Amino acid sequence: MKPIFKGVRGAPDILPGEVGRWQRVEAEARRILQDYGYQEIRTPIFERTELFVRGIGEGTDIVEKQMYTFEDRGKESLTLRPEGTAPVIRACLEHHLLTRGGLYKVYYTGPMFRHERPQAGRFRQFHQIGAEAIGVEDPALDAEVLDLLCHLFDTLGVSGWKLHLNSIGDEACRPVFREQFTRYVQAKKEKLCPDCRVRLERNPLRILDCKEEGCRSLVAQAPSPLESLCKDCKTHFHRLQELLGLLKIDYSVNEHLVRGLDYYTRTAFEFVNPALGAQNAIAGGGRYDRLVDEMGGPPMPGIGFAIGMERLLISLPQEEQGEMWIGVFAATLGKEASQLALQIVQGLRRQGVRASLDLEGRSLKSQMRLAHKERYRYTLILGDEELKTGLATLKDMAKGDQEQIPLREVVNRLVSQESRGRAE
RNA sequence: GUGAGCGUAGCUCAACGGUCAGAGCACUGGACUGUGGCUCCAGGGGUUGAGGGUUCAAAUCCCUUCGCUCACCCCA
Repeated sequence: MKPIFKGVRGAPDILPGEVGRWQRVEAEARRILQDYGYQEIRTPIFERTELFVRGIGEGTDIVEKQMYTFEDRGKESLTLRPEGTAPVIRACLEHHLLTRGGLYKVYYTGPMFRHERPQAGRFRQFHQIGAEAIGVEDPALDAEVLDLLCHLFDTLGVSGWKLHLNSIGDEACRPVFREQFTRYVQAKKEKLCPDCRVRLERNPLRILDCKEEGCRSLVAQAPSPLESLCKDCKTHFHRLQELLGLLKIDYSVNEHLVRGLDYYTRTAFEFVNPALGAQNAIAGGGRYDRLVDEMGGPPMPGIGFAIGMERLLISLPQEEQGEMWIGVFAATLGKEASQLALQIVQGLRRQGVRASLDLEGRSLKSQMRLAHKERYRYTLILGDEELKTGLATLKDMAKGDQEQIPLREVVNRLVSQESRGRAE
């Protein structure tokens, strides 16, 4: 027997055995986001293609080669969302959520889609928890956002994470720097690696990030990105660093940190887990002070981040599977007993007790094994003898002892016993 | 998109080109006529990813293809 179908490459199933971890992390993240004043927003997983092209930027890798784009029946070009910020801004503008003009904070969770070659920590469908804080330019907001992420990672027990921080300038100084940098590198382009020669044409600032020795030394002599910032950007960045000191948040400035989405301005950051392999960013984000404006809204600054769920999850300490030992399994012998058990189990479930019984005609031994394997705290044994005497046998699977209890009291006894069992 | 490595039972892995492809775990049953875990015994499970080739003989060597994995790229 071979299955006929396989899942789509890069789009893994999340199986019952791992869903618990997802739920716990999502719950913790939601709690913290709410503590910091964020409300949840849910946007569709697809949008008009144009939203992403305009929002993320035409020349970016995402738009150029990673989008899942298709035509719907009305011949409209739609795209499975590759990121969350553009849809959120779109929704905020469409529903006039920013009209009050003050600070507006929302978060989202869910799947994102990018057509890349899968590898460790990289998928075609992956999941993000993201947040956007719109309407405030003050670096105190940047600090707050970074604090939120530190707090979340520490709470979850991510060990060894590092915060990389940079400022990539704004519409005033970035083009100037880009111009200077490109001119410098252009003059010495024979020292560049082949990849960087391509970058020079397409996206010169990426050269800052190259790992090749030749490129690195060239970059080291080139104009410094941070020193090329305009006065306002410098002030913003310095103030942010002061505030991070105040909040005792560890970070390292990495002036070669470049972001792959065009909308970022000023603050750019990445939370990295060095233990992870090549794809080691567990969260990333930054400021986008022009994006709202560019999307047809009022000029409003903003900052956001996205956490990669899959990468976050593998960064978490192994939690040992806590043995549950909860609930009641009704093991039966014979048809009559089986019917009685069905009623008892129904009653227990209605009282909120985890309860089950055999529906496969298993032997008693096999039912016991099943009860043990599925970690039921009690097994209620019902057979001819119990029906005759009106006393059911109740076995405590954790302790191993058993007692007789009157059939008519079974549900009530188990409900109270079960709540005591849980408390232990 | 480019490169490398790997595909054997549900899972983890064995098998110098040479008997009928094995083991552990898991599963089912028994020892225990109505009692889980521990132990022992037995049993079911495989087109060796697929297709072709070399050979007296292929899980093993070669080619093709698909899949997985890792890396480049890029990012969460």
